[in-house]
Amino acid sequence: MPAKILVIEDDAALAELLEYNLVAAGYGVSTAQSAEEGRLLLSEQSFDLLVLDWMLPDMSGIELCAALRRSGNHSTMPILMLTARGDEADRIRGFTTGADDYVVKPFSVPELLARVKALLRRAAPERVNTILSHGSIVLDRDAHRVTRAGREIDLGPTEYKLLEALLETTGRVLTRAQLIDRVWGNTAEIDERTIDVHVGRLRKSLIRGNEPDPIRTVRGAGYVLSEGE
Amino acid sequence: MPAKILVIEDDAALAELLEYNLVAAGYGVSTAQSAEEGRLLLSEQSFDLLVLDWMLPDMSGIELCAALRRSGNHSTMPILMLTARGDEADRIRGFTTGADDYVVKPFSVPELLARVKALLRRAAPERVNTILSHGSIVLDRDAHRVTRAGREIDLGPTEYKLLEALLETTGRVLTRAQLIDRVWGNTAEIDERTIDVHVGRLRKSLIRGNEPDPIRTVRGAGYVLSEGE
DNA sequence: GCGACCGTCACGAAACTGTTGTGAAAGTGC
DNA sequence: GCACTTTCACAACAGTTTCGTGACGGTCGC
Repeated sequence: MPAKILVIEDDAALAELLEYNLVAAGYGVSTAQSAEEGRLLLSEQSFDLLVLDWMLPDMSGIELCAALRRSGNHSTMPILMLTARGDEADRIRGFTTGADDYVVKPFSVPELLARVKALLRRAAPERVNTILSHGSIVLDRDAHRVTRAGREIDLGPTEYKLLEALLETTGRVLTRAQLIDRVWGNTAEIDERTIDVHVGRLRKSLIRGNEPDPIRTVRGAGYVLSEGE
Repeated sequence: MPAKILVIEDDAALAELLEYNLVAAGYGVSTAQSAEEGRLLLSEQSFDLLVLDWMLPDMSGIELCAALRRSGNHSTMPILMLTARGDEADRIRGFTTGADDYVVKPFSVPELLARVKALLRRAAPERVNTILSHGSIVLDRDAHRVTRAGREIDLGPTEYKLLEALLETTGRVLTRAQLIDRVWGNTAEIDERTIDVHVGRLRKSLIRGNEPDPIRTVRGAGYVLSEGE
């Protein structure tokens, strides 16, 4: 299910730009033009991320931010602030009142998207989801089953844990050392080349016909599930 | 996104010194002058590190420290104690009640900064900026991915680190010696001409069509990400 | 013993690296 | 402007590192 993002921004043109690009990136987006309207939406439904303009007509973004953190209801929701250029003092205040990141206006859309993605990535890992998925690959922890595009995949214990580790940190490169840590435990003495072999076996199991390789090799760094499945 | 630090210190001059240096080092800082005030701030927002004076007017630092650990709310937050000279017994007590490190007054600022950095590194290995960007160029350290205007850029390890170094010091010219330091490490013996080659390769990877060159050559000095772009 | 799975090794392929040489560009003194 | 010097861009190349994969002996549960 796509992450839901609330954008509180009074500049209609900017709000539309944000909404357009976030929707295009696959997020569910709601917008509010004032802090009051934003508060209302926040009380009605839950969001995974808040994009908050610094200056709002009725209440400054910083106040809303602090109020949200104090209320406790949304204390874990990441907040991304939009700030005017170069206001260093405000930027610091933003952090101390609870913003998790900020983007300086005028910003580039790819940068904003990257920061949104990073914040969501960081907030996600606490889910003890029994179902992990990435693209058409689904891993069901309860049933201990893996499928790709509905097709059942048969994996050995090591390949299973390896895939599990990759799915748990989607979008983040895992070094061979980290993978050994997660798959074999941090005391294991495993040759790093062994990872290659298991990744190879996992790939062979996952790929049927001309399906794309879901695992991206990052030369000199490690492995990561590829962005575009 | 910088880490947030709370300083609880009743000596105003010392508090200011701490705040000044920590802010200069890129952290977000809040200060409190008493244990009570500190407690209030801690209940309102979350911090990544607590710098705590041993002797406070209303409650000793050690009591606050123990109380925080007991409450469980901030059980993972690293605590750095400021202690008077040579009080070995107290120092031991400090550790047993939950302080993670201590600095003896009078302390040197670089030492304090080093300890702060070490504690943060231990607590949150990746609190450093995961997203670096300049104009439409975005580098995501977690995913180890580089994009320009949304287009994915494929880079080798050296070009990647080179771009990382340039992005970290936007607006400042880096000499070839500095670049060698950051990319290869300060022990490397690399011909300075080699930088040119890698910069050339990085440019070729970054530029598609008639996009502008994002790297400006400063003759006789080094390279810097160009102002415009 | 048998099958399934595992970890290591070895080797070839592919990617990447550092150096060098050449020519272009930028700066300099006149 | 013009010759000269310094600095840089770029292509080519050979050496090195890193990765993928087939093969093989070992272990475990049955």
